[in-house]
Amino acid sequence: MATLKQVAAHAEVSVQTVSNALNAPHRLRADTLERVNRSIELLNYRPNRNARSLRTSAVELIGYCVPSWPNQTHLVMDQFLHALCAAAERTGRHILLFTAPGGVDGMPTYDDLHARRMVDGFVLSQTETHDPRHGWLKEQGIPFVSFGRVWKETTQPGPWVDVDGAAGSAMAVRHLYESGRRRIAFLGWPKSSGLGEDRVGGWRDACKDLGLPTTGLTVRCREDSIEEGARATARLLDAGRTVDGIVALSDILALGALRELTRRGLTPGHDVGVTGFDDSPLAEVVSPGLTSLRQPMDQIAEELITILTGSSNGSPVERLLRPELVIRGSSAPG
Amino acid sequence: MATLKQVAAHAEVSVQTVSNALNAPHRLRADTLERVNRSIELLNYRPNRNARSLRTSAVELIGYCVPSWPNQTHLVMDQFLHALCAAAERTGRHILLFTAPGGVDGMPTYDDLHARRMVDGFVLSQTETHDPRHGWLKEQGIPFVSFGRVWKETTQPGPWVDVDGAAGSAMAVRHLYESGRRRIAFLGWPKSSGLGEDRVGGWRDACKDLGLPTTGLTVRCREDSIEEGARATARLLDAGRTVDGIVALSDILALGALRELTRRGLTPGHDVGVTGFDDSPLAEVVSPGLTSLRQPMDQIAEELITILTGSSNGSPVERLLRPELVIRGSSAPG
DNA sequence: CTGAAAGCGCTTACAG
DNA sequence: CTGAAAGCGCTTACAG
Repeated sequence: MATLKQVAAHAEVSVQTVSNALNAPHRLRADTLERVNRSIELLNYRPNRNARSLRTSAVELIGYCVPSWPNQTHLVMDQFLHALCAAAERTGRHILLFTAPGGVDGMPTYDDLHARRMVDGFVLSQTETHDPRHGWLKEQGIPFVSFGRVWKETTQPGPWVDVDGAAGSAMAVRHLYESGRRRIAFLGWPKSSGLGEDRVGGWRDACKDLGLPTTGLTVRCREDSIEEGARATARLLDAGRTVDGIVALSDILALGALRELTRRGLTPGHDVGVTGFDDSPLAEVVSPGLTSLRQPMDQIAEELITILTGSSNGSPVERLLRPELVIRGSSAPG
Repeated sequence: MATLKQVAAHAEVSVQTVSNALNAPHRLRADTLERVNRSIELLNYRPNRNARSLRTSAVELIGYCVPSWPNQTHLVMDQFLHALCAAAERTGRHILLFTAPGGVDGMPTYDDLHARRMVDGFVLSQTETHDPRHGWLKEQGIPFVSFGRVWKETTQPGPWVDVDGAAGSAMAVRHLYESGRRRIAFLGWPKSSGLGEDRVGGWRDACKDLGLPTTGLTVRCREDSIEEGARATARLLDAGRTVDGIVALSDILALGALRELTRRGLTPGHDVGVTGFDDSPLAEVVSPGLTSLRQPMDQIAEELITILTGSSNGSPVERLLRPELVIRGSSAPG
């Protein structure tokens, strides 16, 4: 492996001239620059990142804790990671993956990675209600940005990027309304979920705006499974009232709705319009395809990296992005 | 941030005694060690990893290229990443994520990361037929290990860990046989897929061993979707012959089989036993639950890290692991 | 515009 | 068992 010194010797300049050629090329005379660049090329020189990091005390690495998977089926995590990686690379950075216990118990791991200078900062996700990580990191002065707000907190400890779940639900409602649906139900989660309350709120507001009924049209599922989605749908239909639209809080619940409708001889998309959330790989692969709200992953990732690596001059940055409605057969005009 | 020097001053020893306390504690007298450790604790000292890496030229970081997701729905990637991370951490290492173009076009990216000393080596996955990456990395002398063999190659360029797909299919066949099934079909992929041929081979061999028929019982699906799985199942059933068991090459195809069976008024598990592959989150979440072959992720990750970081003394290491049959309702005794 | 010097925070022989 | 010295490969002021 060639070093700066060897390149310098080959180009007959000093080491810092080579360093400047790399980091501040405008400081060199054109002919010197070209000569140095030729030597770099010829010797196939690549700067040693560890030496650089030691000197500058910046590693250009961003820590991300891989969620432990038994917790929750995170069907879009690979999309998120890919987008995050790509966004980081556009700024010359990379993602360092690590595992840590949940909640505040994981904080020593974060602290350690930062103290050893293995990462410059962190991207958080899987934010929970009253998530303690944000406050802790802020207190330690460790740079971070969160994908997801800290729910049920009036002031957010740090910068975040999130997707507007309420706006998403409202988009789904309006879409179903436009295809003629007038009794649109909501399949949700327990009230303890901040994300769940955000999404159900959007559904309720949109229905009221459009003069649609909401009473008796919400079912809260205990867990995020196809089975629960089907059961909830059955409960709705058994209540005797007509339902011609279902906005589900997740693709998984929506899949349950599709199954129950089919089982009863109803045609999803024709008799009842159904929408899901997150546009997971499943949405495309079922039949009829599931209309779903796509999280703008590339934009999310871009914003996260920009905020984390940008000059944090002043107050925390907060970015609420709109999801995109991807229309498929499950909500075809009735 | 405290440095070695400060700890040394505090403990009234030299810096290399502190270094030894950390890296070769047996060299210190017990009382010196304790004194040094107290200072380390007190000053909350954490060694700077970049300084260490510069000196030892080992970064304790393993590169993994995040697959670009439109390619293939990789439903168990988060499980894999979590297991890989955990295994790496058990040896004091971490995973560095990056993106790269597919095939040989991505090789400069690998080379660059290694040349800049940002990673010590790579874990590869998503191996393809005649995958050029293995040969390239080996030629450059860049350490790597592959999750997945290079298909249709007589000699493997480097070390690998893989799951025995043939054995998996055979396990599924025998399981269905034991619950009374006698006409067991296989839903597969095109012949161009090495992984597909591995799995269909295991099905064929097991059927022959058990004296079961195989002719007319294989359907090759063009893509890995629920729709294709359902269509293939329809073709099988329309052929007029009885089918009482279906071994599907993937969970997605198996889901298609379940749907088509249900559509025809057949009860999966009761009338026809169905199995999938990979035990993705879906398997647990559908109803009836899908019997599937779980890849032993923790063991896979452990072996990958051991091979990559171990002394590669001599010939490439090859490890073929058995999947585990997770039995659920879709294959309940008929 | 270019170069001699110092130093980032460690570890590795080696001498005592 | 402990310490003085050298050096890993860069970058950062600073002088010329």
